[in-house]
Amino acid sequence: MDKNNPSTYFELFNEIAIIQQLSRASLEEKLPNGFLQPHFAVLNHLIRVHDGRTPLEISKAFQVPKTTMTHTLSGLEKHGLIEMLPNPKDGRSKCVWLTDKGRAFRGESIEKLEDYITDIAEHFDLQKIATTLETLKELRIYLDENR
Amino acid sequence: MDKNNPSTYFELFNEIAIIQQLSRASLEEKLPNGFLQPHFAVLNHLIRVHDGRTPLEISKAFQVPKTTMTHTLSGLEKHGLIEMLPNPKDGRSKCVWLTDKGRAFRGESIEKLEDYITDIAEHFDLQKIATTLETLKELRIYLDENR
DNA sequence: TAAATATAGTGCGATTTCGAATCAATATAG
DNA sequence: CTATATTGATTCGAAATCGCACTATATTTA
Repeated sequence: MDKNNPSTYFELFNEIAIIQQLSRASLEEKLPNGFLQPHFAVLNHLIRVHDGRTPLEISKAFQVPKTTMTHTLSGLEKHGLIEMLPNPKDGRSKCVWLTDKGRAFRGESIEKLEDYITDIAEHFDLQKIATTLETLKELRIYLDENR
Repeated sequence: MDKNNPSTYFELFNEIAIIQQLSRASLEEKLPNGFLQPHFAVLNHLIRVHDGRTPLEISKAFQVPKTTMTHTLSGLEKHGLIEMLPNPKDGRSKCVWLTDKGRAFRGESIEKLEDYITDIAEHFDLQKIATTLETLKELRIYLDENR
């Protein structure tokens, strides 16, 4: 295979776009009406990396424009799943905190997804998926740094 | 690692969503104003799998709702990059054909992307990317069939 | 072959996404 | 210290996305 043939990368990005469509749709049909993948992803992120993050930090983590994140966060706040408090270290900024309701919502969502995920897990070698994940992480980091 | 721990899959879908954001943004900043990743992807698809496809076939290939594809195709048609003719085999349907202008546009877009892609290619082992692509293809097929 | 059901595509309306402009607060420079 | 530039967040408007309902054609069934 030609090292300089870019078609493998076009294909890769194409597959990624399709899987994103599929996984997003599957997730959203399991969430209550009015909740979208970005809502779930943000709650999840706040658990994984700890809450108290600023909107800008979160938007960078997902590589979405900050104005998009404003919209997503306001949806979460309207439903009482997060609280946005002033950032004590920077008067321009805010910190995003999970509420009990937000933690509960995230937990319930994960439960609803568990069957879906274990079903997939039964059909794939975990090591293979883990290796793929590692490669994608490296790629994501490179794309981010060389944007 | 626990075979039934779903966190690897959550992480995987998360990385996929981020890479999709990054690659889409990088692509779109290289396209002329008013053209988006879906436009490019459809033109590319029509070259790869041959044109004359129906809108429904194309929407399934990308796993987007058909109403979304209607919108994308009408954009391409308005710019004269595709033609939509009646499907001789089905009066309800249409066939999508590339115009010369569409082929040229796709070629120029690929040229503009080549530096971006070869830059990435220089930093990753092609075999590793190819393996990742294979796994993602399998995953996409599984997700599609078990939707 | 008529009636019932399913399928391909589109129009419409609600929501999401996101770039540009704006505002307030902070950091930097002179 | 003041003036200037930068940064975090929001508002606003335009466009994309997509579910629902609808039309026209095809397919199935009785």
